[in-house]
Amino acid sequence: MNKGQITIRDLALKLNVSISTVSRALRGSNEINPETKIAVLELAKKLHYEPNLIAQSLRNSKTNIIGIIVPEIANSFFSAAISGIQEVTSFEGYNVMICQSNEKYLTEIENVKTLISCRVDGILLSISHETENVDHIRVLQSKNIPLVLFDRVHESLDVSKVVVDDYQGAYKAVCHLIQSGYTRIAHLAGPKTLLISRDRLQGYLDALKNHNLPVEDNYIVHCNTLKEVAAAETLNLLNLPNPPDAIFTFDDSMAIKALFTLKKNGYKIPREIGLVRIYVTDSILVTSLSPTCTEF
Amino acid sequence: MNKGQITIRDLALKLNVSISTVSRALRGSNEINPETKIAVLELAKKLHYEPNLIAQSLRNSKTNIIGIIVPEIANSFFSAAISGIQEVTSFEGYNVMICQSNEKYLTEIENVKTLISCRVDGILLSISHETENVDHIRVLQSKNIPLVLFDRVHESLDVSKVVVDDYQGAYKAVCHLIQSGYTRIAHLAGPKTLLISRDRLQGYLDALKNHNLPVEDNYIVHCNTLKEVAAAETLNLLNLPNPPDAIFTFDDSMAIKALFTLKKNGYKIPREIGLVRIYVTDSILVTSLSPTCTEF
DNA sequence: ATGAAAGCGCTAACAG
DNA sequence: CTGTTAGCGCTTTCAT
Repeated sequence: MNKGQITIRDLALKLNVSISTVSRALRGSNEINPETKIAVLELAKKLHYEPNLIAQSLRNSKTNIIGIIVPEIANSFFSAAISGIQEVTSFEGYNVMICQSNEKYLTEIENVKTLISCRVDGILLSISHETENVDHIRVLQSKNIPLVLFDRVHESLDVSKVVVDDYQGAYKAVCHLIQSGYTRIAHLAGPKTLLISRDRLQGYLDALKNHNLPVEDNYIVHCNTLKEVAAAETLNLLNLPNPPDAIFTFDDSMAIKALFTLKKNGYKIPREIGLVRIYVTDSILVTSLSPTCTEF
Repeated sequence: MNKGQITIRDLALKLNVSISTVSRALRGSNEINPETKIAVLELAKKLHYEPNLIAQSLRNSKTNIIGIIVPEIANSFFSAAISGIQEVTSFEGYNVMICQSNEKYLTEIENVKTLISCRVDGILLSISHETENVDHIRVLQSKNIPLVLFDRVHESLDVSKVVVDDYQGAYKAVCHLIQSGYTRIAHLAGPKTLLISRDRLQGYLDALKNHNLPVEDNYIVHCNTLKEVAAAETLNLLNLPNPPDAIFTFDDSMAIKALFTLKKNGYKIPREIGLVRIYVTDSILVTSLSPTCTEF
């Protein structure tokens, strides 16, 4: 933070008025002489004065900063989310401060502390894959810091949540595969700890059940460490005595891993094996979205 | 910024010591009784005390915030860049504040003002397509705010710049097409105002020249409004009396538009028409990267 | 309509 | 080793 920037004191000195007068002029108070006001504004512009938001924040106990914590910024879903958030917050006069947990529980705790220290006016949080204990999030509530969870939420937390309808999305995706004629559908599932994994798994299970298809236990693979494992697990599925004829993946990164693995092993998609994933098209700021599925 | 958070004053009161003692304990000063220090630290942890960075910033004239301005957050290049920046800054104890110009000159000016107001310790900026006048950037220099331009830089500005070697990248990409046997190579170029457009164009021209291929003026199309126009221009190229047999695009979004347009019109790639784009693989924090090209 | 002064939370002389 | 004090830039009573 640069020393030697113009302050209201500098303006006051140059105009021979008090700093309170300058302050009033700057924030458009009406209990001020119009001429004084104009003089202040003109000088401010001329000297490229920019208000010190840090000082304002301290004085007003309000930073106008929204904190965002996402598992990974460079993920098309989250970067699109951040972009959307940035758009609306800036329109409302807020800035965003962004942290990424890199899917690490401990990093997420640090992120939360950082944003508390920055005294952000509110936090938007999408929890990491690793996170099971959410005490660090309860701290936010105990400090009365407004909080909204999005996409990766946690059931036990009593806060506003913005989520896609994972169950419906999974259900539809699997129905799509079934209607395309596939009958032995495997599922590369996400970590059991995540609610969205369980919701998608349930959608998968119910779709099979409602179409009277059997559930094969070894068709369901939880990929805890995510993308690294997905390729290997895909191979395992293919090498089963009775391999699946379609795969429904938990998310994009798994779909991509599976896709490459399939192609590398010479499978024709969708002729020899089907593959679907879920994705969200709408702005994430609308509650309860309907995900769509893509076929490869 | 939440009222009612714990302050060093609260800690001091509860421990019957002065606030300076608490302050000293918290920042690990050595001129303090070890026992007092422990007592302070324990109480701080117990009460979930988190230092007020706003107050620290004001006092220290340093915010530990790095401002970032990009044309578009939800762009894979920029989101990857942001992610990388966030990673290293957080490691160094800095936070990032992100703005997007949406490729608008006026928004970029606002972004700069915002970051000045936030008294960020430095700014990383990638200028918008629309930006020609850079007076708002010179203001940063006049205020001694550290500045680094990246990717979308501006020649006339005397600051550190982090860029990919656009000329080389374009040159290589076009050579690749030529070596693949294409001879009538068109170029969907970027806005003339951007240095990187001109560099890539020059690489394209030199590659043709060095292979004794003629330059056809109507094979070079500047797409000023970017992706919207790219599809239409691709079509125009295909409808020329003597259409090109390959297209070299300025960037990804154009490549995608061109790709879809070609496919929609039944062209086989790369059999009937070639297409290359440039992309950057390495971290953007290294100066002068060598771009690679992909063939579709 | 304007000024003087207090205080937001913290740090850093300065004094004991 | 500890406490007192001033001040970062700003807003907001409270006087005038």
